[in-house]
Amino acid sequence: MGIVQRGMRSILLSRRARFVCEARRLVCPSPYRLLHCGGNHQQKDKFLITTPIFYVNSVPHLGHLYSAVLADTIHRWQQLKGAGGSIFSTGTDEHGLKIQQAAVAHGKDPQQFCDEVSTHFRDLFSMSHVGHTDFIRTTESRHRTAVEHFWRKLQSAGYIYQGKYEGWYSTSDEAFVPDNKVMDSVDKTTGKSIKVSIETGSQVEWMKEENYMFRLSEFGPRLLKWLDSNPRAVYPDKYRTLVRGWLGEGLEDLSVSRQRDRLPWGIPVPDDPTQTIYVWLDALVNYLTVCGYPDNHHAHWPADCHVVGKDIVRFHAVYWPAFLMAAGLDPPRSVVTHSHWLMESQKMSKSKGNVVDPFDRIQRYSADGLRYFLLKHGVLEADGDYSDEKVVKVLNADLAGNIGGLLNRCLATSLNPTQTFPAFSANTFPVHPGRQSNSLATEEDYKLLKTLQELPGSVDQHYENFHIYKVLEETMLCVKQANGFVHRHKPWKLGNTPQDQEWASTILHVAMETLRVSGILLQPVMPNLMSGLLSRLGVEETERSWSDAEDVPCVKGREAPYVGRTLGTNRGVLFQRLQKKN
RNA sequence: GGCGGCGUAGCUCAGCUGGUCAGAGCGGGGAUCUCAUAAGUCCCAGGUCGGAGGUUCGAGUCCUCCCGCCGCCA
Repeated sequence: MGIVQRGMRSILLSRRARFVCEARRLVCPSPYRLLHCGGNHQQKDKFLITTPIFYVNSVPHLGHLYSAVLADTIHRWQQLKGAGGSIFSTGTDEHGLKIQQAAVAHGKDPQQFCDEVSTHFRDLFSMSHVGHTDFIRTTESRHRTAVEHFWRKLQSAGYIYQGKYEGWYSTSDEAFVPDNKVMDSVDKTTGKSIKVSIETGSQVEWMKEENYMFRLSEFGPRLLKWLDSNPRAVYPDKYRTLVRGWLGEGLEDLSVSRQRDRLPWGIPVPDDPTQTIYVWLDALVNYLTVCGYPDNHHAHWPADCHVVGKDIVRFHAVYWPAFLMAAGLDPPRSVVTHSHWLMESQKMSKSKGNVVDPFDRIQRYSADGLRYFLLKHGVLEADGDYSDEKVVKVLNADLAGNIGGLLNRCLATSLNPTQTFPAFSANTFPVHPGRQSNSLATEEDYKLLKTLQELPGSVDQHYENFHIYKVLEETMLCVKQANGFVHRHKPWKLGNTPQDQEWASTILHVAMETLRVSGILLQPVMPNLMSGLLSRLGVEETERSWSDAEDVPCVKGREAPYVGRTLGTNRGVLFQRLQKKN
C-alpha cells in the first residue's frame, strides 16, 4: 500500500487537493510535489518521517521528546490512513570531540559511553510510546558505508575540493568562528588574555590547516528555487522566511572535514586517513542510511518530512538540501521546524536548575498525559511555556473530566445494564429532521451528528498542517457536545416503555459513537489511552483505522456492525484525576 | 546599525483576502444536578486588539511613525 495506488487515499492528501505529476502521471500529495520526476529509478511510494539524531553528550530533555512526539504523531496519523511500509526514524549522533571527551571524563571507551547514553534516548522514546521503525546510531557500520558512499559521490561530482583554512577555531564547539564573532576575554584561571566566541563563550585559537571544502556557494539559486516552488519546503512560513533571508545573504563554501589528530572519533575521509568527516555531514546522511542508501533507498526517498528544532534549521534547510542536490538526490519535501520549551517563561538551563526531566514527568502524568500536554500547548511557531500547574489543569479537564467522564457515564451499568453497544433507532432519531411522529431529536442533536460526521475531515487537515492543538480542541469540543446531548435528554429519567427504551438506547449509541470516532482520531496523540478507550467500547483492533472514523453508520441510515456487541471488560477510570503537586 | 517575524481576555490561540471596533478552548466566579470518574449542565465576569497618527462611509484587519519581545546579518 503506497502513495500512488489508484483509488487509494494517498498520504498527506487533503480532501480537495490532488496534483498529477506530469512526467509520470502519478498522483502526489499537493504539499509535497516531486521536484524531479524523471530518472530511471524506482519511484518513491513509501512515507518517510524523521527526527534529528540526538547528540549523546547529555541525557535527553523535553525538547528531544517533543521532536519525537511530533514526528510520532504524524507518523501514526499516516498509518491510520493506510500508509504501509513507512519509515519513522530517530536515533543518536555519536561522533565528535565532545563525545570523546565525555567518555574520557567518565573513564570509558567512547563506544561504551555511546552505548549507555544512547540507551537513555531509547528508553525515553519507548516509555513515551514513540513508535519509531528505526533507531539509528552513527556508529553503525551501515551508516559508515552510507557516509563513505555519499562522500565519494560529492567528490566525484566535483563539489568537494581541498582547501586551506586559516582562522579562529573553537575546539569545544568543533567549529570555525569568523573574525566578527570573536571577542577578547581573560582566562579566569591564569589571568592571561584570550579570545572567545561571542556566541558560546568558548575559547578559540588561531588555527591553520588543510581540510576539505564543500562548494555550498554554488547552490544558492537552486536552494531558492526549492524553497519557493514548495510552500512546505520549510514549514511553517516563519522559518521559510528565515531561510530565504540566509540565502539572500549569500552562502560561503563549507568546511566538511577536520584534521584527524584533533578529531579521531568519527568517520575518516575515504582515501585520506589524515582527515575526519565533519560531524554534521556525517549526521545528516543518517536520513539516507535508514532508507537503505546507497542501493535500496528509492522507495522512501525523498523524505516526506524532517521534524527539527529551530536551533538546527540551518543544517537541515540549507546544508542538507545542498548536499543532496550535489549528490544527485532530491531534497526533502518538507523540513518542519518547531520552537523550544520554556519553563515558566524562562529558558531551561542546568545552571538555573529549572530543567524539566521528561522521565520524571512521565511518572507523574503518564506518557500519554505528557504527550497530550505537549501537543495541546505546543505551537510550531512559538516557544511553548511548560508549567506543572498547566499540565495538571489541562489533563484534568480534558482527559479525566471530559472524555473520561463521558466514557464512564456510557459504560456504567445503570445506564447500560446489558453492557453491550446499544442500538440506534431511526424511529426516534430519523436521518433527516422533519415531521415524524416518533422523532425525539432536536435541532441541536442534528448539529452534533453533523459535527461528528465532519470531524474526520477537519481533523485530517489539522494533522496535515501540524496544528495538533486544533485537533485536540476540536475533538474535545465534540465530546463536550456529546456530554451536553446526554444531559439534555437525561436517559436516566426515561421510563420502561418500548419507545423510551429505544430512545435511551439511541442516546447512548450516539454518545458512544462520538467516543469511538474521537478515540480513533486521537490515537496518534495518545496511543495507549485511546487504545484503552476503544477496547472498552468493544471496538476491534481491525476497526480502528481512519476510514472507520469516517464511517458513522447511523448518519447514513445503516446499522453499525458492532451494535449488540459486548463491551470491554476493563473497568475503572480512563485517566485518574491528578492532584496538584508541591 | 540593517533586515525579518511577532505583540488580540490570566494562559493557549482564531479572527487570512477591510463590514454587525471582537470570538473559542482552558483557567476564574456563580448557580444547578446527582445517570456517571465529586463527572455533567447552565449562567457570568475578564479585552485601551502594544501606543500615536493617517487612509476610508467603516480598520484588529491597509499605510506611517514610535514602544516592547524574538531571530538573522553586520
